[in-house]
Amino acid sequence: MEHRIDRIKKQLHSQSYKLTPQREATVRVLLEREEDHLSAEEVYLLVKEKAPEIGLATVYRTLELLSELKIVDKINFGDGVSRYDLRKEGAAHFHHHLVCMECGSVEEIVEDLLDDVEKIVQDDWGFQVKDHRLTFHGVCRQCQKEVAQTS
Amino acid sequence: MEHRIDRIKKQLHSQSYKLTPQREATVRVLLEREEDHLSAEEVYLLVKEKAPEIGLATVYRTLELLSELKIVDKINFGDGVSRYDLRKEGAAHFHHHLVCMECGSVEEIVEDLLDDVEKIVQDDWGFQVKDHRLTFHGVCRQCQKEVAQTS
DNA sequence: TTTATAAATTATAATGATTGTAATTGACAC
DNA sequence: GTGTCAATTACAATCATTATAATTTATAAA
Repeated sequence: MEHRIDRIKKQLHSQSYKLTPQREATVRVLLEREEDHLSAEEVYLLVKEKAPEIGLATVYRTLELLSELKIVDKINFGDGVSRYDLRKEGAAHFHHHLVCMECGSVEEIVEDLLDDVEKIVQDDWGFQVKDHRLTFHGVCRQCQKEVAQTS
Repeated sequence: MEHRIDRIKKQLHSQSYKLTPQREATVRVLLEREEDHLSAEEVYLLVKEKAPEIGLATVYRTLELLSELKIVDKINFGDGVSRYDLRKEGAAHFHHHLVCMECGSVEEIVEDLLDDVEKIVQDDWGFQVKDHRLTFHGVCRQCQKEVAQTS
């Protein structure tokens, strides 16, 4: 974990930003809850446990900054809030998401399944791809089981 | 155009909804501006030209309704607003989008490029896919040219 | 044609996420 | 130590969207 904090610190410094205590606390929350997809509000509440004096606006600004530096991905699943996800070490792209329409759970797919598709877009449309976002909506394994039982 | 209005009317009726004048005016705006990705506010302003007495809330409700019936797709490109897109006749899925990071333009890909990927998700993750959203971020053909010239 | 009923709409207020602002703090260079 | 600039705080403001209550419209029964 310290290693990753260090890396992020360097990334900030390379753009002449500092890793302030507030920013560090925010990053630590994101690292601890890496599996989740936290909203700004949720991050704020968790950071408050470490650093009670932090303001909500600071959390927003920090997440925005981390997002610009591609340290986190800002994603939106269609509920009213933006969610923030640490980008995997070395990943060039957003990872993909499986959103369950029954229970709302979100699974992640880290592998990049879109190399072929990306090539098609590049060649056929002349569009130079920098990044992509792919979300599947459907029914997760667990909910499929439950539906099968009750019917 | 009248044909498509008719079809939508039938789709509404099949769920016992009516095609009220306000709803019809809204659908007509969407048909006329099919290439665009209008926000609720933009739809509202355009509908007002046809039916000045319409309220913003009605536009929201109508778009929500059309969205539930899968007549339009509600999409979100990360700016603060939801955008609404008529679904192509007979299309089972969202179409994909190419969002240019330089000029903000949005191109559409109607073909479904994800059949293979969908199969992988289904087989390897046991996730039953109902729909998907795919957006590429990058540089469009036009902007690539301009960058090439100025450099 | 009246009357009853439910759906749809309007105008307006409320909500909730996010952003802006002015004042304050803190770190670092001179 | 003093000045400077970035970062933060507390709070106000904004903007998209949703809820509410009153009114209108459409439809069907009497």
